[in-house]
Amino acid sequence: MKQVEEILKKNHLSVTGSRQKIMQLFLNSNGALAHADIEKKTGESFDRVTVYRTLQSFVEKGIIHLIPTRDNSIKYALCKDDCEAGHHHDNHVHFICDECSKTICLDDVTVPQVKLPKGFTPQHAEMVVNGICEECK
Amino acid sequence: MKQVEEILKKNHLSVTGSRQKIMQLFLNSNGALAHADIEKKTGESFDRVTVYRTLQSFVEKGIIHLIPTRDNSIKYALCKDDCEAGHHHDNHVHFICDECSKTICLDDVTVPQVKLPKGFTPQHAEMVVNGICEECK
DNA sequence: GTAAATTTGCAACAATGATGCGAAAATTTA
DNA sequence: TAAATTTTCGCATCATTGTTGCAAATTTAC
Repeated sequence: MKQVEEILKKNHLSVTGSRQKIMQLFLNSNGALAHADIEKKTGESFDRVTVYRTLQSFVEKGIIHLIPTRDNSIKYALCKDDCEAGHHHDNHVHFICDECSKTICLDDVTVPQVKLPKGFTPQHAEMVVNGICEECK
Repeated sequence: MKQVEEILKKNHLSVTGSRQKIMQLFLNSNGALAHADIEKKTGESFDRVTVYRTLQSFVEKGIIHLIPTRDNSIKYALCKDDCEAGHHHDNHVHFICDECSKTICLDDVTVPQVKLPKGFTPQHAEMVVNGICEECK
């Protein structure tokens, strides 16, 4: 059984063309993908709405996660830890390359704790670092 | 001379109705504002395009700055340090309250440095913390 | 106060995202 | 494996958000 099928079944999602193709895209890409990237790379074989709904279903099942960016674009990424073990992933730092504008999950870099002013209770923290990635250096 | 006028003149912006009103909104609000907030609070006295362009001009002059959020919305905030002294503001942490969903600049909390994997060169880092703010606790 | 420069508002457009619904798939059942 | 059931797909439609060009109005400079 192919890897994509396994992942879908494990997450109780029916195996359809769009889900297979899009999941494969995530497995092949080393960075995060925006909706537009996916539409381009699938060669317009799927309806825009289908892509949205496919991504939604992946997010709901916790297979992919969203990455906040400085500009107003949503990016999705598959976390290595997630798809292999299914366990809750640590809160890791995301890196966006200013050169190739690729978004990369730094799975091994955890978001540091910060001391907040009195009265503020933290629940969750996100950190995004911009700079030059290892490929563009 | 009113405070808003001063700020505008200091930043070489002509003093117009929309700029005055929107600047006043920022001075009054203790949190960050989204475009939609501004449209609501100005009571639709200005065209949508004018609001966009006003915000753009403020960003260009460095009077306000953008805050990234987990959802896909741009928020703008006036930094106390900025508008008083005009000097380049430190990279501070932003806090978003899960209760009142207000976005607050923690001007005194600087974004910590993180150790990146080999090959990655950081240039800029953003940190957004979610949780409960001092007013909602 | 008038000329020059800037800003505004309107119209139009593009991109992104959501929803309802019948048709087409995938899954389950027998 | 074929029928029944459930899920998903694709189309049409709509809402929101943001941009651009241009003429009219406003602001600034002289």
